[in-house]
Amino acid sequence: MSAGHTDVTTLKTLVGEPVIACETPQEECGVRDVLDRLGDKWSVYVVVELAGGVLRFKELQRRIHGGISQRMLTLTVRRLERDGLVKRTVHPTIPPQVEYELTEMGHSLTHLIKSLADWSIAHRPAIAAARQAYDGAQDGAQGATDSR
Amino acid sequence: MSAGHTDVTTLKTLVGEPVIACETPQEECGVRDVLDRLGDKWSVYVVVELAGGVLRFKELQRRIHGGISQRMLTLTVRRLERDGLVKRTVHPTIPPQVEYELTEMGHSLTHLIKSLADWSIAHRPAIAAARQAYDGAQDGAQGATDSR
DNA sequence: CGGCATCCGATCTGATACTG
DNA sequence: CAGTATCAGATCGGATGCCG
Repeated sequence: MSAGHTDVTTLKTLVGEPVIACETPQEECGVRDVLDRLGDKWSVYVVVELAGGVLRFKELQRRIHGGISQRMLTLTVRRLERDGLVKRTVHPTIPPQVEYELTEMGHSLTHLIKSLADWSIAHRPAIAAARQAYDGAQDGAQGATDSR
Repeated sequence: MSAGHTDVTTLKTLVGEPVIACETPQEECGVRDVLDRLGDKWSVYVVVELAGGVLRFKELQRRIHGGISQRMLTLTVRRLERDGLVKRTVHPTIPPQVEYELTEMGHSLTHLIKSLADWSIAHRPAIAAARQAYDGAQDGAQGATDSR
C-alpha cells in the first residue's frame, strides 16, 4: 500500500520510557503489516465472524454488518488466506461449496482483536464525549449564537 | 477506509454518526471505532511518536519518516484530538508554537499498539511464508498477485 | 511556525454483468 | 453458490499557495 513508511527509527523510544521498541532497523516493526490487514474495512469483521467457527461464503457475507459486497468479501477473504490467517476449503460439488475457517495463526489474532474490542468498548463513551466536546467547541468558536 | 472518514473540512458533519449497529456481542461494533482510527495510514505512527513525550508540530512531522505531508499530519492529529487521544496546546507566541501530547486515553492505546507490534513481529515469518506459498501455488497462469 | 484551502492523481469500493 | 471482470463514484494523499 504505500510506499514510504516510517522506518524503525521512528518507533523507538523517545524519552526514556520504553514504548514500542523495534530492533530491526529498516523494517517497520511489522506494525504496518498487521495494520494493513486490520486497517482495511472488512478484515476484522471476517476474522471476528470466523472466530465463531467455519462458515460458507454466503453465510459469511450475510453475517457481516453493513452488508459487505461480494466483491469485497472475496478480496478480503483472499488476502486473509494469502496471509495464512484463513483457510479456504473447496468442496467440488454442485453447486459449489466453499468453507472458510481461521487457521491457528488466525485464531491467535483473535485475541488481539478482542483486546481492541475491549478497549474500544471501554473507551467509547469517552471518545464520544471527546467528539462532542470537540465539535461543540468548533461550533461555538465559529458562530456565536447558538445552539444546538 | 472508512465510510465515514473525515476530512477536516467535514469533521463537523460527522458527529453522531452511527457505528454499524451491533447485533450480537458488542465486540464487533466496538472494534470499528478503534479501527477507523488505527486503520488510517498515519495515526498509529503519530501515537507511537507521541508515546515518548510532547512534540511540536514540525518535530512530529520530522520524526515520522517516510515523510508525512503537512496536510496529513494535520488531519491525523486533528482526528486524534477530536477523539480525545491527543491533547493540543497552542502557545500564542510569535511564531506560533503548538505542542501535542497523548492524553491518558491515548497512552492506554499505546499498550494495545505494542501488542499488535509484538504479534506482528512474532508472526511475520509465518505470514511471509504463507504469502510465498500462496503465490507459488498460483503459479501456472496468473501472475500478479502482488505483494503489498 | 502552524495550518487551512484547492487542484489533481492514485486507490478503494460498490454495483452490475457474466461464468463454472 | 462462488467467483471473476469491469466501469463509475467516493476517498485518500501529496503538492502548492496563502494566511495569522
